[in-house]
Amino acid sequence: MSNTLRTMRKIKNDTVEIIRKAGLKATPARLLILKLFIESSFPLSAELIHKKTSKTDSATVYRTLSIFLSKNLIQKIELGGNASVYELKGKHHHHIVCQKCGLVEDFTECHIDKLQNAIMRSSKHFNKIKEHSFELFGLCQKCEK
Amino acid sequence: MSNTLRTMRKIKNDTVEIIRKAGLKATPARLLILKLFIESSFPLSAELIHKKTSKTDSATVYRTLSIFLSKNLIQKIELGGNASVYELKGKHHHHIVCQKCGLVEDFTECHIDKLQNAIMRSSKHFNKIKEHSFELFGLCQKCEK
DNA sequence: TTTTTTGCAAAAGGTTTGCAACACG
DNA sequence: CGTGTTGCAAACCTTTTGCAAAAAA
Repeated sequence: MSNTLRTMRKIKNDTVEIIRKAGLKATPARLLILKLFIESSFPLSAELIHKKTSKTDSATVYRTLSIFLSKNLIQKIELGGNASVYELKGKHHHHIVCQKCGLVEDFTECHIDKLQNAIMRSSKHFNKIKEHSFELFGLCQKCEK
Repeated sequence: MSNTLRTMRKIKNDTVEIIRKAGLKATPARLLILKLFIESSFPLSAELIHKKTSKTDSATVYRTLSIFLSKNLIQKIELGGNASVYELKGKHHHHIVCQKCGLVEDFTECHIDKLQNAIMRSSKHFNKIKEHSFELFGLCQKCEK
């Protein structure tokens, strides 16, 4: 058995298990969308997912994203354009986005713990924070030239 | 002359001057919208601005926001909902948003300079960043109870 | 008067929803 | 087989655009 084939089977099994564990039925659309997330190195828009799963209606794409979101399988990111993007919920990280070509790079440093203490100390209305968004924007080396 | 009246005249004069300085004609709609921003303690949505300026068409609201944006008078913030919000461009700051009631509080600490160095050092594709977004979310003291 | 700006109406883009048919377990 | 899921079509919400009328300088 080739390694590629073995990997494909593994992802298939994994996605079925992940989706069942979330209390959902393992339908082809959901398996495919989850697989896209697992195999992607960058956040995906609803539109891109719809294109890559052409048999799947876009309403189903949105419904699936909404369900995955509520089951905490993925997270939504607002990168400033019109449409939102989504990615697997994994280790905590943020993004640097190229303002010209859209290239997305991850980074992990955000020192939120230290910051949080300082900010909470001077806050009038808040005692603790539950989430944060932190995105950087610039030009990548290619687009900078 | 009452202080209130004096303040009103001052804001009027200021807005006219600010808008003219930006190379724009000082129309009633623009003066009013700029005044709303100056007097507001929180970021405003296009919808709210439209409500507060009922005589002004909402297309004009959007066009005005777009022009103010391009003249660097205001900035756009994506707080995660469907619609964007806007605020005067002033000293650098960020927001803590209550996930229940929408209360917005400002804060200034973000230590972006230190962070930027560390992040750029480990970045594959970027040499410097031009902008960043940083928003915190939680429950305010009232909604926490 | 000349150039901008506005209102109106329509369209565009992204996302949500109702409902009947379908398919997973 | 029963309930959860899908496709389809329509609606929705925010934002954008074309155009002729109105207003600023």
